[in-house]
Amino acid sequence: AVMILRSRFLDARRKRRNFNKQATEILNEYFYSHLSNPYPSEEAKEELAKKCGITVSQVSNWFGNKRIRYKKNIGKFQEEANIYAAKTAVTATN
Amino acid sequence: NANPGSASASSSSGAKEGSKSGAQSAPRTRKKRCPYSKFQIRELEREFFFNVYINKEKRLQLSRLLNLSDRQVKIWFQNRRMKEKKLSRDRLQYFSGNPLL
DNA sequence: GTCATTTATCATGC
DNA sequence: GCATGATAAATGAC
Repeated sequence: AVMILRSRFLDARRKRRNFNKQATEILNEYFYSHLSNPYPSEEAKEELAKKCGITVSQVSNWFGNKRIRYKKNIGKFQEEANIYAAKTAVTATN
Repeated sequence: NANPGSASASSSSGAKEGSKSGAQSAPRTRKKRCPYSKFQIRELEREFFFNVYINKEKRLQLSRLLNLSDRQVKIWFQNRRMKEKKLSRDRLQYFSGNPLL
């Protein structure tokens, strides 16, 4: 019985589900507002995880993927970068 | 797949960084990640089951059997221990949410 | 040794 | 058909 649960758990690990739009917003907001050093501390990761409703590991995965995919093709993320740059600018003025 | 697992081996020993003497090569090119074969994984997992920490003797023996460098085997055990630790954390969190099922 | 990370690969969502 | 999250090799800090 334990083995069945374990195998089922292992299989479920890679069952991917997209994050909800709000979580992605939060993560992107942090990423583009720290573009010069997009490496959140452990405490920052925990806070992001809490706000996004995901685990710390998932936050680490997201930033790992985001960093390399951004670096590999900056042009593709330019529009997205501008959006969040403007968003943070608005929040700064308020 | 072109894996060095079965018989057509060419990687481990051959792809060594040839920076012994002579011109010191530029920032050493990072080794491309090549997934291991089913056979390699099975043998590595088998040994990992017996002891999470592998000694140098078995490491060399296993590396020869699998056509991997001893460094690759060492790193595999390091990564495997990290994986086990993460699985434990995930299991803990998983069963904490559900009283039982 | 651990451990965060880089990079490529895998598996899925849509 | 790629976008995206998770995992598997490989590196480096410490």
